[in-house]
Amino acid sequence: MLQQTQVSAVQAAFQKWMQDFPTVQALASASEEEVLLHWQGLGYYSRARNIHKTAKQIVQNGGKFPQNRKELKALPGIGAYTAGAILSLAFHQNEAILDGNLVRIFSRLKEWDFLPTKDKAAKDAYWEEAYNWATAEDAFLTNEALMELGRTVCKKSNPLCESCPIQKICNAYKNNRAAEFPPKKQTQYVSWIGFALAICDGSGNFLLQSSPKSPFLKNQLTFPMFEYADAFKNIFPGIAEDVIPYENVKRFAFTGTVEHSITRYKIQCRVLCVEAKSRKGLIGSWIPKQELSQKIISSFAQKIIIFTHDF
DNA sequence: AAGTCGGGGGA
DNA sequence: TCCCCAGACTT
Repeated sequence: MLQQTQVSAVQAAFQKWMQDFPTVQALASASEEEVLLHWQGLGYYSRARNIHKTAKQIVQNGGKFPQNRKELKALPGIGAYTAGAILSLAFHQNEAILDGNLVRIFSRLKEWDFLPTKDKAAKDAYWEEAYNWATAEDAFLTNEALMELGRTVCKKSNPLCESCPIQKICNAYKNNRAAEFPPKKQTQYVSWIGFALAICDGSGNFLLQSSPKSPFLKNQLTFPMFEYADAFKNIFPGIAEDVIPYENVKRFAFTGTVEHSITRYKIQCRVLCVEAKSRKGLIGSWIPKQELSQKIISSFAQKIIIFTHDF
């Protein structure tokens, strides 16, 4: 859960997760739907599918976790950081970790104006530094301490250098340049204008699809969505006929606009509510309105529910 | 090596 | 509005 997600955002979901899946066996025997429901609103939903797969594999192999980096990294969703975290924090092995906190600390300590994602040499430099810090017998404590230092003192902005316990070995502090490190990522944001189709059958059920077409929320049960530059014209968009032919439309109405951002997409999504004359020929799952909030995982699609209207 | 994937909060 | 968070995986 903590991969690219702050502790505060995870806490509530983590409590419920551990309560309902107290063992790897409990997780392995849960349905994917139940697992995803526990991940509701956390984002990066492939993490949920991956940890579920990993739990099944571990149970398959007798319920024992691998105790080396190579076998851990072979499991779905476990990469360099998580493998190190399991070996170090759980099994107290002399192993390195490298997360965003440590990257920020090392960048400032060394005045490295590059990120480990730059190239192989950069990645190697950061991991070598991480291993230097993980040589002591109590490496798990050092690793925990570094992450905590990064979170509370060596912060992204307004770092508390004056109370930093390792200021003496920090080049950025010495040169008063902490604010210059690490370098920014600068992502290019893209605007996405379109609409979501909330099709009802006249009996309070809405059509959800697992649409692999949209650029986001792939393979998730959600409202059919289309990128459409003219979404703010109040006419029935022709492309909606990919899902429902116009001759099957009893009535329609634009009921609202949802704004949301998913990774680099800045989304403006109008909600187009449609009452179908017949369910015939419509592909997907018909879900009663009051069950939508439990069937839909993403926060974006949750916002759309507010504007659903069954005429 | 670059792109993709969520959502929320701090500044 | 921009940036980043206890990253991993695919292209």
